[in-house]
Amino acid sequence: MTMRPATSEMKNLLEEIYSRLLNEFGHRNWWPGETRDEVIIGAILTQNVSWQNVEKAISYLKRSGLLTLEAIHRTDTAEIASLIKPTRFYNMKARKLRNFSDWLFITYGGDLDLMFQCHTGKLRQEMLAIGGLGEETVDSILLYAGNRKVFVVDAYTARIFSRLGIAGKKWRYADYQEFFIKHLDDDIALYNDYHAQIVRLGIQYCKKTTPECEKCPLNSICEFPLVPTR
DNA sequence: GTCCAGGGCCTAC
DNA sequence: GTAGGCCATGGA
Repeated sequence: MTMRPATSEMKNLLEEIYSRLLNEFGHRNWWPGETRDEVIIGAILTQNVSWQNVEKAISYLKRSGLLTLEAIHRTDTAEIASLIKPTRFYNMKARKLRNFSDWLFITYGGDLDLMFQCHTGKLRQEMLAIGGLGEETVDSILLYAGNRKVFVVDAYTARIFSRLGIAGKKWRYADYQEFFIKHLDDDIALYNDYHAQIVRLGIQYCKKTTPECEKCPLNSICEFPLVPTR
């Protein structure tokens, strides 16, 4: 069993990683979206699909005047589904969008300000209970629409930090989250941009089966090129 | 044609 | 508890 670095060393390593990503990509200014409604809708639509496809669906919703949770709340799922086809699983996602908006109107009268007045932990549990929204989606909504200090974990996070040799093989969502909370500065802006940088790196350099390690800004501190696990 | 993308849920073992 | 199937488009 390999020993992971002590806490202070790990903090330095996470700082080094962030520094390299920031230098490579610049501030990401996340989440892409002009309104909180759009951020929430995008968070649901991006489940297991590239953002490129989501942008297309968002533009269709906007063109039809359905890029608000209020509009989605009063629109038939079949009509929503027809507009979000590029995001795959469109029938499921249309139901998820309605689930969320219906819950918002029933519970908070459709008022996001009122909803975001809730305690973060309570709100997280409530959203997880809606159905169709898992931890990543809920945490994305909390961080990027609600400005809550919640670290978002996704497939890229797991892949990149496994390949770096930092994450344990059996780490689950909560393990990753705990790790970042423990080792990152207590700063919402950092939580915001760190996750965004991870996604940016993943898209370009850390693909599932065809990573491009040679040009990756983390190559010199990554175990993966030396010990491929494929 | 093949691969896979910023998940989540359900079922079977 | 966990692997595997389902959902079912579009770009490289």
